[in-house]
Amino acid sequence: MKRKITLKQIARELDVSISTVSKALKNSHEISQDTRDKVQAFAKLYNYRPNNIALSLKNRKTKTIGIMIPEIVHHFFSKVIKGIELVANKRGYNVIVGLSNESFDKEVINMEMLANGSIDGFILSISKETLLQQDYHHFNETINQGMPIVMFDRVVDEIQCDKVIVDDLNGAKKAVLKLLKTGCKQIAIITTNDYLSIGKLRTEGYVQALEEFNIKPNPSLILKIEDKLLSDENVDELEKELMQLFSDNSIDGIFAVNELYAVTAMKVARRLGLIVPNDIQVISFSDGVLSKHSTPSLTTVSQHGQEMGEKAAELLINRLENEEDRDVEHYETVVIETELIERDSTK
Amino acid sequence: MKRKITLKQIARELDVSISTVSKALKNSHEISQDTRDKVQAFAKLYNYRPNNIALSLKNRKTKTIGIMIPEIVHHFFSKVIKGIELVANKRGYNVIVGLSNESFDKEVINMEMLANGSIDGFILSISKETLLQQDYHHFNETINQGMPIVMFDRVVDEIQCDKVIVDDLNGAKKAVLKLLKTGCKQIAIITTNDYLSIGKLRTEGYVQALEEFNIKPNPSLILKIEDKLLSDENVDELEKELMQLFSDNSIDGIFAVNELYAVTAMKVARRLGLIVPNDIQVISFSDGVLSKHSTPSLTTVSQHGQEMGEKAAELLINRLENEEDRDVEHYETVVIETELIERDSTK
DNA sequence: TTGTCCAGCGAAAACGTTTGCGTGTTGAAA
DNA sequence: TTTCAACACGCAAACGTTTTCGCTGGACAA
Repeated sequence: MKRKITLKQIARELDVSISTVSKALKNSHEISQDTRDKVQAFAKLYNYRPNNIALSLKNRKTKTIGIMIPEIVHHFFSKVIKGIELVANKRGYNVIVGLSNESFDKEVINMEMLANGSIDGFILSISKETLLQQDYHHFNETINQGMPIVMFDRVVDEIQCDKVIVDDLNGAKKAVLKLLKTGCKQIAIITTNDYLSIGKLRTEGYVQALEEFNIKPNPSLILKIEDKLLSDENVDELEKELMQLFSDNSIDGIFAVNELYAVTAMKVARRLGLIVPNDIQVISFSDGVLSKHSTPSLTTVSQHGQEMGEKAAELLINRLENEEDRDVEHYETVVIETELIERDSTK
Repeated sequence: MKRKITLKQIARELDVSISTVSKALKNSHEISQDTRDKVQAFAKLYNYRPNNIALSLKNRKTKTIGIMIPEIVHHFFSKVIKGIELVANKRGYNVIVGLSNESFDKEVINMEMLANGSIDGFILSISKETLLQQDYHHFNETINQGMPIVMFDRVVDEIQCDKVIVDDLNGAKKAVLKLLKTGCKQIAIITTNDYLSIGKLRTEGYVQALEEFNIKPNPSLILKIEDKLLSDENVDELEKELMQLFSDNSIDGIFAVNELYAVTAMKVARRLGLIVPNDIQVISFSDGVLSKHSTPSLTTVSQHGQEMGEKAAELLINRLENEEDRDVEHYETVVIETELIERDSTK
């Protein structure tokens, strides 16, 4: 087990100075061809590679991006990571991930841990708890220290930084319009609490679509699901609420803000003897594995997670590599368009 | 925008030496209480945090773990990452992820990139291409340089390192036995090519279970799916093969080595008018989202991804923090037991 | 012989830490 | 008054790089 070789060791072996070795490896014309050859041969033999940490210290940049997301076992977030990793890697950056687990404290601690030199910039999506508490000091402090942040999906206006978001409102609107156009009269929305902007915006899109068809939104058709029911363990509870919704109204269309709500709604509908899409049509937000492989397969609003990741990484790296522009405090908000992917749950 | 403050700057401001500041912050008794107070107050005011990179260089350890996996948009792998991150964080480590994308070259390049000082050790699962080529030099080189590796799930015997695997053989056997005990006579297995050990081992478990019931494995019931059909795009092709399988045989049980094969098989069965689980029972390996929310929900063999990640991280960190034991070249292979989760696709 | 020039190389600083050891100042004991 | 701890602090090296600058010696011209 031989440790990695350093410039110093090569220098000692070849009886030259460290600087000579360094220059020789860079093919500097300051060094004679003879010496260059000798050094390069030796370095190759011992498989010399410059130490990244030393380089980071010297250059004051780590070529590493920090990602902070609420959850990784999640189709959307892992797609985003994939996108980030793709362009980061292409541009010579590594990616280090922190999981906030939807907790404010973990978000703060993790960010502090990474902000002390380990990374050059952040790409993050805010945790639910943070959104609830509306305490964003850790973001501002990070930015104030000169570390750029790019937020995606779950963002807040208060923070001055680049953002990549999905057009939740229009995505939802598009979906509900589709339902309306194919004849639905009584469309329910299954959504989340309002403090998540997605819940709010998608509901707004739903309302706008209805209004375009001169339908007054019926509050009893707007089902707001409590947050904890999103976990797989509480599907029973969720089913109960949906059952209630079905029995209180005669619904012929459902717009769900996520896949789980959608497939569960389909399950409940089927139990009630309703055929999808004949008796009732269903559209879901977020295009994931469930949508593709459920029966019937779900028509969804795709939010293009990977594309969001790619864009976020591009924004961040561009900012990192144009330090001179940094004082131009002009931040961009990129909106990724949604796409309606039609499958078998709609006519 | 004020940059992060350093010891040097504090020293200059307070008109003491750098070492005094460093010691004062560590509450060294070498430094007078007065000075300590002064320094600590100043440091707190300016929110001083030691620079991680400098510490890494000095200590020759980064407190960072490198993960290299073939794919991140995958329930199992993201569960593993979650497990790794959990214990890594608890023990003061960060996690940096590299994606091989099932490509040998990317695996090699990424590993080289990370091995040059960026991380203290690796946790990885081997890419398909690497398994196919059977070229493991990059693993051995990394290990030889004194960087420990822990492999999980997709491992090879040739490499001397700690490993965390799932008991594929017995997991499969357990599943098939369950089918046999509930009355299945004609059980098909839908599996992958043999070069993936999972394909091989799970098939072996299938065979062993049959033999326990004195049934001779029928080759026409063993369907090996080509690799590329695993992608979501090629489901049609997959369905065709399954259709063929169904029409050539009268099957009353299916064991699939992954969720996609299982739900697709159910879909095909339903199309042929078969009722799950009455006419045909189905069990899948790998417990993911699809299994829970398909209709009927799938009985699966859970491989406990998060637990695997946790165990892998523990193994690695233990090894990192017991350098003295490092010369004791004794490597551990931890087997995570599978669990049969019974849902509605079996009787 | 002296001076000039340049090729070829090395010394040193810098990035931000930590830490062993040296040193100057105090106060008290002899 | 001298001596000597104890105390409080600073110096310097080290981690592995890169890069600027300066030095040396030899070739060549005058």
